[in-house]
Amino acid sequence: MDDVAAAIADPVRRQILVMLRERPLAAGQIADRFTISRPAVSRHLRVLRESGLVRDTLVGRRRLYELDASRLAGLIEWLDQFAPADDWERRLDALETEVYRTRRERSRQNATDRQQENTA
Amino acid sequence: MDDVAAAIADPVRRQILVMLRERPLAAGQIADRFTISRPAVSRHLRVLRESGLVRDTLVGRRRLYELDASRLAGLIEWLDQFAPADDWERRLDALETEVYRTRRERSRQNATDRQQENTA
DNA sequence: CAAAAGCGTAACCACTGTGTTACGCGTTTG
DNA sequence: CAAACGCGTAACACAGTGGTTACGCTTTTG
Repeated sequence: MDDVAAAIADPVRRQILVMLRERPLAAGQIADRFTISRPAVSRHLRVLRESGLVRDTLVGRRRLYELDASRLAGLIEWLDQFAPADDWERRLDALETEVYRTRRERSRQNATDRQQENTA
Repeated sequence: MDDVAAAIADPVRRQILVMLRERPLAAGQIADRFTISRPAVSRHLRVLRESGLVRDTLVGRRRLYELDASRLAGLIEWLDQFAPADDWERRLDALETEVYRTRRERSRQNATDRQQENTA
């Protein structure tokens, strides 16, 4: 998880991750979107690769990079221990509302079902 | 948010944040829990202070540090854009279970309340 | 098959970060 | 009020990071 945290610390690398969120990109395509040199981007890609945040595949003479966001799980889990209680409760409340909404819909659906049974 | 990400990147600083999760600590108390020198810890504390993750208060000749986890919000929000859908659903399921558990407890409590009403 | 494309790596340089020891300043204490 | 405490800062050494240009390897292309 240490590698992931260090990788995230750099703004260029964070930007690359955002770019790859859409779809895989070749190294050159990524480099074109930055003002820094292509080798500099290449080294950022290496850091991301070694942290596991990114997987690369050789396609002809190009190298495609794709996101592997699963490696962020550890960091997210670590951060969760700092989520304040009332934030947690806020989430819980929001989800509780969601659950009730779902239950209301289920009830309405059941009522409809019963009416249809009567009609049948 | 860049400051926060950089602050999080160091394992010593992450450990300090975990320590402060319990309660505020004086600089010396924090330093005692590390093998590195006290000035080294002091500088880590400065990084945390300047990133806003930590607030300090002078108390006599000691300096108490307390956590301010609210500054993590931006980073958490940024990370959320990479949370896969089924991870969100996993959280929802877990919280849904929590909601039902709470409701069961409330029902049991209500039942007890009614029994006590009968006794009264 | 020679030339161009696409990328990574090497070598180098400047800057930053992290550790150390020495020191200074304000606060408590005997 | 002098000594001890608590803590930050300064000065320094050194490793790591991030940028650059030059180069080389593999794959496509005309």
